[in-house]
Formats: sequence, structure tokens, C-alpha cells
Amino acid sequence: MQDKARLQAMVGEDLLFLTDDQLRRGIEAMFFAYRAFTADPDAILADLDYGRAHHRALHFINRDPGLTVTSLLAVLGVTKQSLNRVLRTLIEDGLVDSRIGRRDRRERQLHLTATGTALERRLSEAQRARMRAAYRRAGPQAVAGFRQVLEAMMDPETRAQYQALKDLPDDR
Amino acid sequence: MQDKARLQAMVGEDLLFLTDDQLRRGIEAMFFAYRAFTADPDAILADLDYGRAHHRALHFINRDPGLTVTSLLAVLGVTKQSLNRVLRTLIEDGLVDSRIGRRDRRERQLHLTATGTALERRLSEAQRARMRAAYRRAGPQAVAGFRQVLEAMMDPETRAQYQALKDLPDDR
DNA sequence: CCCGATACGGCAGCCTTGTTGACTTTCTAA
DNA sequence: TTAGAAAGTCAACAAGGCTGCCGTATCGGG
Repeated sequence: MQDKARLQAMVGEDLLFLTDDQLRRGIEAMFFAYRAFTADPDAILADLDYGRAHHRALHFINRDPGLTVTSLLAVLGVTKQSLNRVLRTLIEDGLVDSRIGRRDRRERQLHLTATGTALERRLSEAQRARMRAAYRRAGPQAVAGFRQVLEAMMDPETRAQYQALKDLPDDR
Repeated sequence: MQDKARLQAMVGEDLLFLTDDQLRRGIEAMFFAYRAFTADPDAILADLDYGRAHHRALHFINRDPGLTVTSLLAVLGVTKQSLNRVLRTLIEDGLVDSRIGRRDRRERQLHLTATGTALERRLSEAQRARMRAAYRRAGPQAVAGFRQVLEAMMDPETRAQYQALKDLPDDR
């Protein structure tokens, strides 16, 4: 009887995290956390007449200088027309430099200017600060789990992209 | 010497997860995972001329039937004009029922209709399916870490709200 | 009983950021 | 050399945020 109860409890523990209620908790946690995750950069961007889309562009140009518009498109997962509007303002404002491709003159290779780098750093430092605080509070083991679940949640395509982004050759 | 190396390794391990590079990985994981997280419901909604905002409203009305417009506003963190547009279409289309409050007749208590419940279930089942798959692949321990980090990332206010949402009295 | 506060709704208009469609420039393969 | 594919740009539209302002119903304290 007592053993049966304990068995029940153990099975329960294993399955607990898959109940609809646990899943709902996870869904809500994603919603609330993502809102916080974007809040700090958003506040900075609002003063500059930029939006979240500008931040994303700056981020990925910074992490892979010289990438083409099409590559950036693939990473961001939006249409090129949508990206173009954002990119145009960044170029006009002198944050991004768009050079005609050396191999293929149809391509545009994107780089951040000094000003662009400065803004990117400001934005990502705000975001990193929050992430750092969360990591520190949760501890290394929790962080590992956090990344595992997020990774498992991605579409296979995206996951491949994400993993390929691990270490980029800076030689382009 | 060996101990020193081990110590170094342990300190390194403790700090490794706080390097800028690790934080960047976390940031990108959030971005990619959140996109996947919303993709399945978005696809269903697109066919019905609804958007993500409608899904969010349905979700929180479903999880706490009878809540007022103001409470919903507080949870969603948007302006009432913004919510109102969404809510109006849901009421017009017969997915949500807005009843005058019993205690306070100024309030509107929101409930899902049968149709609304059906759509909510369809949307959330799609989202839960992905979450369930991710949880299963990552395992219970990872899930615990996942939730810990997300929780630590929230604003204190939001976190309190999130934790209060744990078990709601259904007696309203 | 009245008067300020609260809850909700509506209208107008703005911005960002997604969409599709049509166009130019450039490259490549037949 | 020419047709078609690929890269990028311009135009127009929609969703869903936002602010500001006003109207109505209701509540509660003085």
C-alpha cells in the first residue's frame, strides 16, 4: 500500500512535467519572459525612432560581418521587402554600410559602421544584463536545461542554423 | 598543481555560462525558439483572419473564466484600445461572451462560448504539442531549469502575476 | 443625494513591421 | 547572345501596437 503510493508518486514525478497544466505553465512562462526579454532594448530603441526589427538586423550583422541581404533574410525569417525598409533606414542613418559584393555584384555585403557598432553594443548590453542576472540567479545547471528546451523547441531547419552559428569564421 | 587545475576548471565551469558569448547564445536561442513557439497557432489563425493577439485573449479568458477587461489588460500588458479592437471582433464573431458583472455592474466578465472554447483548444493543443515534444526530448531536469531561467528573467511584477496564476479558484 | 472616481467603449490617427506584387540590375547557362 | 534565375528596390496594404479625447454607466464616500 505504502509502496504502491510511492510508486504512484515516482511515476507521477516523471509524468508531471508533461501534464497539460505543466505545459500551460511553460507556455505562459515563455510569453511573460519574452516580453521582459525585449523590454530593455525596446525602451532604448523607442527614443531613437527605431524598432525591434532594427535591433535584430544590427545583432546579426554584428555577429557575422559581411553577410549578404539574402543570408540575413534567411536568419530573420521575414520577407526581403520587410527587411529592406529597416535596412534602408539603418544605411541612410549611417549605422550600416552596404557594399557591392566582390564575387557577385548583385549581392550587398553588410557591415556595421562605428556608430552602428556603438548602438548594437548599447542594445545588446542591456539585453545581456538581464540575461546575466537571470543566469546567475538560476545557476549553471538550470541554464543548461533552459538552452536544451529552447533548442528542442526550434524547427529542425532553424536549429541547424542556430547550431551553425556557434563559431563563425571571421574571415570574409 | 593538479588541484589548482581542477580548481581553475571548476571556477571556469561556474563562470563559463556567464561569458558574453554564452549570453549571446541564450539570446539567440530565445529569439529562434519564440518564433517556433508562435508558429503553429499563427498558421491556424491566419486562415481565420485572426492574429496572435486574438490567441492571447482566448488563452487568458479560457484559463480564468469570468475575468474582467481590466484584469485581462493587466495580464496582457497592452492598452485597452488595443485589446478592445481584438475583443470586439471576438465578441461579434461569437467566440467570447461579455456579461455585465454581478458584483459590480460596470465590469464586464468575459467567458468563452462553445465556439470560442473549441478554437482555444485547437490553438493551444498545437502549441502544447510542440512544447510537449520539446519537454520530452529535453527531460524533466532540463524543464525545471528552463522554467527557472524564464522566471528569473521576468520583471518582478510580472513574476508575481505569473506565480499567482498557479492555481486559480474556479468559483467565480 | 450628489459628485468625483472607476470601468468600459468608441473614434481618430499615428507608427512599426509584417505581407504581396511589380520592377531593375546582374549573373549564368544554354 | 540571349533567356531565365537570383539579388535587391519601390509601392501599397494590413495587423496590431500606441496616444489622445470623449461619452456612458455605475459605484462609493461625504
